[in-house]
Amino acid sequence: MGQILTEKQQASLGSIAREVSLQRKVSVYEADSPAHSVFIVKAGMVKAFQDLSNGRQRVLAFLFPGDVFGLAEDGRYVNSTQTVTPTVCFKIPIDALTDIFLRDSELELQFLVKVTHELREAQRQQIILTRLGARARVAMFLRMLQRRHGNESSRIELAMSRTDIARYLGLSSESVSRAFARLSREGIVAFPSLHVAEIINRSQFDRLARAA
Amino acid sequence: MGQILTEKQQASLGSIAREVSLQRKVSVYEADSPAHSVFIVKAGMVKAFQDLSNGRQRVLAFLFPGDVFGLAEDGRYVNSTQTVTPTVCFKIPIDALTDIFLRDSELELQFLVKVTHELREAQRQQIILTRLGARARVAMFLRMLQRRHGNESSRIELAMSRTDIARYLGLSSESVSRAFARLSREGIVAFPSLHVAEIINRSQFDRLARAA
DNA sequence: CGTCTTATTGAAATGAGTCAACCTCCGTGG
DNA sequence: CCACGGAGGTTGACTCATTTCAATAAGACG
Repeated sequence: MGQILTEKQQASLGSIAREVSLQRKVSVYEADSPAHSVFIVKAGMVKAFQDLSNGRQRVLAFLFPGDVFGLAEDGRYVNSTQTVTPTVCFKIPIDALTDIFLRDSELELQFLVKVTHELREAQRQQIILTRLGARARVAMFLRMLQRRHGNESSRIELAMSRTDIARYLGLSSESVSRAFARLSREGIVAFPSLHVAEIINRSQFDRLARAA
Repeated sequence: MGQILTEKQQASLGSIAREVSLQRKVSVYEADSPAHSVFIVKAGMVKAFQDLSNGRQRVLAFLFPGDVFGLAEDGRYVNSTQTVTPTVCFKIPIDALTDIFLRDSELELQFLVKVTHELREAQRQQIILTRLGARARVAMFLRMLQRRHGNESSRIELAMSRTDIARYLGLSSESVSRAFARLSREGIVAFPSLHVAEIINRSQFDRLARAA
């Protein structure tokens, strides 16, 4: 959920941040539990999700290095988070953070900018979630991952599971599977292994993924 | 997109805010244009939307009195806004706002809280947009309007058009029509006129609308 | 009062969900 | 090192809700 902080800001936070290392598939915090800390991903990957009443799970965001998460509402976390891969996070007590905000208005503004940016991402996500077919959603998802990883290489790492992708895109895992298969069949994207995607036909891919 | 500011905060902003009156269906600002001001709705209603490449339009949010909009990214607005009804807005130059933030860290924090809250709303919206049938989406939409209007009365004003509702819920306008018709047929909600809804069977309605 | 936009309704088609079977990968322990 | 077992992934057949297309009706506005 967000943009990276500058190194200067990370340093500024470093004094109060504690570094925590987590294995894969480990819970960082649970929804509705008291919010004591804010986190910043240093390395690895985290997913933010919500368990729905029908037993299903909705993935709200994947969090990459530099992303902030754990900003609470009314002192409680509003969603659950879990590591996807082994992950290192900065953990910042909320009290200390608000203290810093009082002195460092600039840093606070950065957080505001960051949250604003996350809001945009969520709105973009809303667009993806409707009025787009399964293969277009998958294409946009791949494009998003590509962007997040910075490199413009046609090779994309897919650390998360197919079911998590489905839960993020609002599709059944079967539909995701079929969309992957179709992209592959059409020669647009190849999948050398389960966790790697490679864009073959860039123009076709862009046309699909540039729907929003 | 958001929560209301306290009166004190509105007063604090009043010194630099200019009041603008707009007729209905008038553009407030266009996506990608330089962002000079932030707006707060004083009275009326505004929609935030994005025009998609396929010529369609996606409504991202409806803005009510107290809501803030126009927080930009990279100095440019990221979506377009247009009044739905005749509207009065406070218009605040961004430069002046950031100046105030430097002196009033508390106010800045309020903005942060507000944007965080909007992010939650957007995420909730994401859940509504998938895995929910058309009538459930419409029911949740009506419940949202009811909440925003404050009153717990069973009478709900629908200032926006059916097509805008459709664009907000990620449905075709025909599906919205059918969902309304079905709710009416089932005796759950009545529609005395195009722009008024009245909840008849509260328990049934709540069961539908409380899906998320 | 007429015209233009917006809303409703019907019939048909499309695409995603579900259920169920099968396969593949990976970690585990023999 | 290989065999096993289980979780996650793929594929097919079927169902059903929503979209689309098309025609009609109702509001809004001059």
